[in-house]
Amino acid sequence: MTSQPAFRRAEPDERRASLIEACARVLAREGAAGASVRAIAVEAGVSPGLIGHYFGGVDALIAATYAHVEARVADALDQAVSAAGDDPRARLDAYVSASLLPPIADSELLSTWIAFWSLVRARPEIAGLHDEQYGRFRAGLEALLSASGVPAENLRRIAIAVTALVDGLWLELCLSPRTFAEGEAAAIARSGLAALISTVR
Amino acid sequence: MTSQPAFRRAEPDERRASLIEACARVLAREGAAGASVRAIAVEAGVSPGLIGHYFGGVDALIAATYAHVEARVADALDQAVSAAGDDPRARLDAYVSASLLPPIADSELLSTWIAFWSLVRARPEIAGLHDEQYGRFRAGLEALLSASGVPAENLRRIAIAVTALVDGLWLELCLSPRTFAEGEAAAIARSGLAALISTVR
DNA sequence: CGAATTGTTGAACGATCGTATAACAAGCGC
DNA sequence: GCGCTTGTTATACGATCGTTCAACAATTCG
Repeated sequence: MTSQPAFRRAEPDERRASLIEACARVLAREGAAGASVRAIAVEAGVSPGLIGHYFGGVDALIAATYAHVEARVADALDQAVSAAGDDPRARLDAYVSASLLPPIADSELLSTWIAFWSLVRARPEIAGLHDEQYGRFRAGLEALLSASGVPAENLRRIAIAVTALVDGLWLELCLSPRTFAEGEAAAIARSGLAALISTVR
Repeated sequence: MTSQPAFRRAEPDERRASLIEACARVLAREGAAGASVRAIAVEAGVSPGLIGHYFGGVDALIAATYAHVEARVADALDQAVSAAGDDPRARLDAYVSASLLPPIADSELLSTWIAFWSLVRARPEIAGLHDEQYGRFRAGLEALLSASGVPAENLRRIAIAVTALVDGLWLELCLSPRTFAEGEAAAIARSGLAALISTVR
């Protein structure tokens, strides 16, 4: 009977990634209050001490998890836009629709965001992270709007409005999915987008 | 030397109200993570046991605090609408603008909402509370929209869109106030509202 | 003024939190 | 195969969490 290894040594990056994914799962399942060092360690199948070893503290792990999830969302949106072809207006619609359909409109994703928002209010250095990510999202949207013929002087205003419309719908959709019929939120967002754009074209 | 009373007995309703207000202050100052039984009790100047006595648990107190703060917000909006006079369109603008100006656009208010959203995800009976309050807000907005000439068949769609626009702007404004110039969010909301309405009039 | 009422206290409980650290062992180079 | 490096474990620590409850005292009522 050969004794198998009690644990496996992993590459730092690989281990970091597995901790981030475990953290995301715990956040989704139990919410911000349940995302303790121990719960995350159990989910990742490692010892609690490893989180301190790799991230220095839970807050840093949650921030890293947010950055990771946010990157996945950005990827999914990019993919949806690419799949829409070359017509600028169709790409814009695809961006808005994808934001309000699975897998992005996922009530479990909201837990990650809520946990991060809590940190934004409590820790100034994390507020900077949020500003960066929000700015990146808006810049992407401004590019799509510009390609659709929105003049430069209205770009900021329209982009902020469309972002707010989508975010507000996304939030409510995640908080109480039963309020909306299948695809209703995405449809409302598309017609809202059309209305917001029509004023400057 | 007459010894003064060590504490004052209060009417149940009065004490409940003071605990709710203390909870709101703690939420605003320290966020959801800092709203512990002890911190709230210190803020209210009472013993920790009183919270259990009146509310049964911290979660119930936070839910009551949310209901209270939400009622104050609803009052402030009603007042803004009334002050706008009789013109339906002006009332609508007042509603939207007030949502995005002090004291409603207050980054400390966001802490209360975040704490409550965390509970919505974790506790089903609180999710029902949220649905009620969201429905109440939207019903009020539908009345304003209807008075402004939005036809009944578009009421739900437009109300949801306007609510989302305002909520999304409110959220971002609270999360990073420095992103917006003074009054910019309110101005964007007003022009967005005009665009959303113009499609059905 | 004395007794009943009950709002309030404050300590104690067990659980769980985040972090630090000494001991251990997996994997690599020699 | 052996020793070195270092990723990993497991435990311990002090702090803080939510809740409970017997004792206390402010107030009311007879």
